[in-house]
Amino acid sequence: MPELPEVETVRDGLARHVLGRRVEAVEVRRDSAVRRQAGAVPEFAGRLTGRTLSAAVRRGKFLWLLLDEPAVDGPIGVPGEALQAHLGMSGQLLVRGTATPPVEHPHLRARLHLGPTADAGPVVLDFVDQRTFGHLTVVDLVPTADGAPGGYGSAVAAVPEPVAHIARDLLDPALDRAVLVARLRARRTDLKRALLDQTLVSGIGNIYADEALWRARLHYARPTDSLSGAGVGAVLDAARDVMTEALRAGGTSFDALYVNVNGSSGYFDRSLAVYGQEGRPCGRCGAVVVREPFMNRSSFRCPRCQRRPRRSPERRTTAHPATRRT
DNA sequence: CCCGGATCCTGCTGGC
DNA sequence: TGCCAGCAGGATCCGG
Repeated sequence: MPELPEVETVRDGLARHVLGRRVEAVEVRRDSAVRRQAGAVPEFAGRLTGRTLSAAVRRGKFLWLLLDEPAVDGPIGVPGEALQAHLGMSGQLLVRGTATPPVEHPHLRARLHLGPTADAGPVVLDFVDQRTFGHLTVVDLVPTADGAPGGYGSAVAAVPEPVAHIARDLLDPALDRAVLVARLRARRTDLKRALLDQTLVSGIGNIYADEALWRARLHYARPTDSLSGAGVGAVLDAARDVMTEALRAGGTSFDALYVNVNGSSGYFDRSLAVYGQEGRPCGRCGAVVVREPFMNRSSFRCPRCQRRPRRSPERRTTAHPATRRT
């Protein structure tokens, strides 16, 4: 499942293979692939055709390609537009030269025909997505609230409008760690739920959440407001470290659903400590890793290293109307 | 505003 | 051998 390291691997591949290319033609093979697009397929293709891809940018699991040469008579003062992609659970972006006939993948959802660069011939960029949770959209950019670059891969201080509410990720130099720690501790919820909340900190999915919790020796149901600042810092460091290591290894791959932009799978999954390791010994203490349902998903943990907290988060009672501010 | 559960979707797997 | 329930889990929507 693509999380931050996998999406970054894709972003890097796109940066090396599609920038400076003009979109010559757009094929949408399945309309729902652009379901987030106002104006549906015609607007998607219309806003994309003829544009040049100028940067590949990522924030958390969101990915976008900046579009040069804005549409004629576009609104003044708008920072620009982007082709935004989210890979969902199973999305892939595959780049292929045109020397050989394009592969008609059964889960091909959209195909962009991209023109040549000074150095290389035209290519085809395929969006393939078996489980169809991913999508593509052409969107307007909005300025970042803090004036810092919108994400990794470009100095432009703007993000796609649908990404504006997504928090910065743990590898973002502009992330305000102190604010993040304070916000996380102010939550009244389970720690893993907070780690998965993309509006709090982005890029972490089910796999790296479990790995980070194991490294920090914390239980997924640990109440966020029972953690010290140091404890929160430790689990955030663990998440940052495990994602950095996965990135170095080329991203995690499961069941061949994820491959990088050139079609080669990552191999970091061999290094996972707990995720998918039910019944196998904890690499630290030897206790048998367990799988438990949590948030309608699976959570994997070591029952000895990651003890269940004594109390669950106290349920927040509805605020009294008299104390509620508008 | 904050929280948490339901929902979307497809294909594979395992039990009977 | 065939059928079907269960499972995988991103983001978003909506009720409380």
